[in-house]
Amino acid sequence: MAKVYACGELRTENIGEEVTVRGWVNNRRDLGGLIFIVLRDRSGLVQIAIDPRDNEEAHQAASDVRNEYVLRITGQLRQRPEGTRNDRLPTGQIEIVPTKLEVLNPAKGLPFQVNDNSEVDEMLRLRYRYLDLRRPEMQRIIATRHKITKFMRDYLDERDFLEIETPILMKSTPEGARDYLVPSRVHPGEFYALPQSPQQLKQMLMVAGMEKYYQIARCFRDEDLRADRQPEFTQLDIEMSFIEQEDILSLIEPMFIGMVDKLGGERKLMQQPFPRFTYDESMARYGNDKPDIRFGMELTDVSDLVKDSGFQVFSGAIAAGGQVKGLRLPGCASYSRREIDGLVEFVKGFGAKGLAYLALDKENDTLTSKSPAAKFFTPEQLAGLAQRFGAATGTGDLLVFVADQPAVVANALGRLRNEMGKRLKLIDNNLLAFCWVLDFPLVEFNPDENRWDAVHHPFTAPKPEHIGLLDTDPGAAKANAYDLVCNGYETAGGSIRIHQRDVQTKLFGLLSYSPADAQERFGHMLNAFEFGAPPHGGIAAGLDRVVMLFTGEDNIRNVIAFPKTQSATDEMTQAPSPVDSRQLADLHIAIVKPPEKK
RNA sequence: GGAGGUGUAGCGUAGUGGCUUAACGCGCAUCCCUGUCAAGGAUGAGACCGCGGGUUCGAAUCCCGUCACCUCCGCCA
Repeated sequence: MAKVYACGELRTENIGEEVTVRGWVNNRRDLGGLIFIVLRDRSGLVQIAIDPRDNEEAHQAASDVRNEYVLRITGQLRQRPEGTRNDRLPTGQIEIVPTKLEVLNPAKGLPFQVNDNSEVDEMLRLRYRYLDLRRPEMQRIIATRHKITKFMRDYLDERDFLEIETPILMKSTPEGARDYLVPSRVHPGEFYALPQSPQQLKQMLMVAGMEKYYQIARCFRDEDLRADRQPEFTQLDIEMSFIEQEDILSLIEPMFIGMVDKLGGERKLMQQPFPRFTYDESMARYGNDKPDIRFGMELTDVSDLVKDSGFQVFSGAIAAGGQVKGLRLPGCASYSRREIDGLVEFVKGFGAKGLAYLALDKENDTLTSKSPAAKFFTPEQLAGLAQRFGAATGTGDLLVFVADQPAVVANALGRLRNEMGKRLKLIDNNLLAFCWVLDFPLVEFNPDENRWDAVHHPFTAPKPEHIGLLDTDPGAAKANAYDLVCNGYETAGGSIRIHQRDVQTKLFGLLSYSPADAQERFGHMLNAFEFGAPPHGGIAAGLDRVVMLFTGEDNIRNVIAFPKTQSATDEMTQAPSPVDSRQLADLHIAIVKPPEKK
């Protein structure tokens, strides 16, 4: 009886054995007499050599075989003849001489080639995803995804966590993202919602005394898609009782360090322990709360240097309570007027009124007349500005400035920083640069609704020493909330939760829920907190983004087996689709079509 | 809700107002070929240029609309 092997695992040690392999025809080379078939399975490729003088029946069968036929081959494993070995293939020293070649299933002509890496229109790949996933590159990604979740499960299992499933049919609490709704047949006019995250359930599990919970949880949000956002996605969801912020950080950080070590491949950690920034510090230095620290080029505050200058754009903004910050763009003093205009348009797209600039020109070692703003400053002021950026004149760098309210300055320059980091190739793509962002504000004012909104979610605990601020200056209160950031992506986020009913009630009040409203939406939580809720907290890591980071993919669809298109459709199954009227009747649903667009 | 990009044989591309009977590579089909490995050689089939209007003597090419996909803004507690 022949032993069954995976195609890619056969080696010279197996020479002489009678082996069976199963797989897909990667390609076929018919030399007239000899036919070579390269058979592929998940493990790799192996060559089948079919000589009509050895086995006429197998040769006949091999003549009719085409790409992607499914075969089972039994035969003798032998060393390839001298001079015909292929060092580029792990199985290149050996080949199978079949005694039996069975076609388990033929395949018709393919919509695209599976056996090469050429670019194929993505819609076509998604429509025939089962073929796309046969390509080695996709198999590698899906396998890496598995290894990552396996690593997470092992890591948490070793630390005494329980993996607990929470329901997919849940109560709608339309605060954050739009919910996906599921109509109830048994309760006419009522709906379940698919969970945006298992947040409330995992807190209930803490009240239930589970102490250490995790779940590889599917989450659903009915919002528009992006290259890194799908309507359904997966997160590693964790919650622990009797812990403080530091316990979560020191649980998660070693997990990612170990994971990079084991599964990162070419990708290496930039730095460990992970640097920690407060939210305020991150906003000040990087212009956002998810800094890409693979490169420098930090935002630099020059407000003090320019507040009394004759340059009205700067002094006026500061007088109005704003600030002036800048970036030093290395080597960009030579930018043409047109290129600089491009930068101006870029920041205007993010709310800035404009972009002032000073060129640290190379030729004459002075700030050149190419900078219209230069004439408003004394030579001493100009030198002071250059010095603030750590730059001497003559470096060929370009200083760019935005003057506005702090939020606008941060957004415009933060976006420009990321853009220029890419454009100037300041980023090493083999680095994984993790950092923690801590001390988020608890709430922020929503001027449109004239109320305070939770920055994280309404269950996040304020720092104990800031509870008093909830009455006096809510915007100044910091939360025990933390994000893990990697390469500019928010990779994980969590917080210490409120576990006391009076604090939770107070916060709901601050967030403008009436007591009745709070009871209707979150009564189960308020009730639970009255029955001995332990202090607890947790974190959730976006699995899809982690896989993107570990595989170097820049698109979330490539790390999901069956993703949705940008309009949230499934190209393969053509979901969503109409349902028949009987199904609708069962659900007490009537369709009101939107008016015909003219 | 908004902005931009793309759409040409099965696949990837070229062609951007007449030289086009739409070209090239891969794939596919037929034939030749017994050591290939991106096999090679020969022959051949395959496209109303996303769809609908319009401008023009003439449109794959210009204009308008529309659809699909992609990227981004808004949105994503």
